[in-house]
Amino acid sequence: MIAISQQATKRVLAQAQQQCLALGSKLTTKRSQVLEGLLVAAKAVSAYELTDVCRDKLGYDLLPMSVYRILEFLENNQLAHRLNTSNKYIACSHITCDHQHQPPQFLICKTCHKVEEVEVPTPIMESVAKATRKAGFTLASSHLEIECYCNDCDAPVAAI
Amino acid sequence: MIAISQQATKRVLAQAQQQCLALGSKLTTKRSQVLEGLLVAAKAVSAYELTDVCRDKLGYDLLPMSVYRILEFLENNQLAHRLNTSNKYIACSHITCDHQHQPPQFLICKTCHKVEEVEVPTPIMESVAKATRKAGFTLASSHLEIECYCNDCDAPVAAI
DNA sequence: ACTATAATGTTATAATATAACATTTCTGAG
DNA sequence: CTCAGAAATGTTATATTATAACATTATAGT
Repeated sequence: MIAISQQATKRVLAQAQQQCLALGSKLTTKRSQVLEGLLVAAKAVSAYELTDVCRDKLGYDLLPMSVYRILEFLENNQLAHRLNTSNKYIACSHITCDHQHQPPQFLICKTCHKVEEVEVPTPIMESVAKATRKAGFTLASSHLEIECYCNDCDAPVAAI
Repeated sequence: MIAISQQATKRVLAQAQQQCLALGSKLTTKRSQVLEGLLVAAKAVSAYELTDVCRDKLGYDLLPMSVYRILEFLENNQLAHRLNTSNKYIACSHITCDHQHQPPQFLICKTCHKVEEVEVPTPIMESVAKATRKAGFTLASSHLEIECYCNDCDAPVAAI
């Protein structure tokens, strides 16, 4: 979730193109614009904030309704994630990787909304899954959102 | 999160009263009504749904604005929890316990919104906290929301 | 070129949440 | 007791997030 160079952006978008094709779908112009907006934002943004970023920073004219639709598409194609905890969206940080990943876990700064996409060690997630089954539930996904403070935003004294 | 008898409700409300006093605040009539609504709902509900429950099942006349305010109060007094994942609220399932609890983890059924408040073993949460620190973040709380399917709502085939 | 499907445009509205200020109720000092 | 300040609640307006429903345009396969 760091600011990204224009060159790097192009590379990610090209890779995203490929990834879509592999999944039998297409990264159209508009979809590419929304993904570019997410990359430029470089943090978790709401659909409406993303609309603003696309307009103000990139000159793309998109309506929120379209942005929502396209975000859903990007999610289905593993190019973006929806953070349920904050009703915001981020670009997947693994678009340019060529290997498969574990379901992501997100460290989300409550203050600045910076997001780090990490992989919690598998054995830990196994334990969580086990505790879940014991309680009579089945994990819907191992996508986990963890509320944090990043090192740039000092944790309030009250925080644990 | 199981339907609760009238008698049990009274007992919980009385205990909540005490708990508030201990924290230097008061469980007023309205606040008690909202908490009773949560207990009667017996699942995660939105503030507006809770307003309906209070009116339709209990005959209490509350405006959504008041419900929001009171939910915030209940949260601060550890009588209710806000589930960020679904923008819904539940009564704390430990009101009648007399011992201190770990920060809660929630198993949330994506289908029926039933919620189980569990305690993930401390060592596991320790590991999560450690992974967090390693990534340069500080856990804001160990309150964790885990999306599941409960045994009554079969998981879709697609789910892991 | 024609048709089915996919994508996008457009308008309206639902659902969730907060701001701002008025009024009422409670509480404690005198 | 009473009245001033604080706490709680009432009230209205509006911000924010999200979806529904249907129209139009673009694309791809025959």
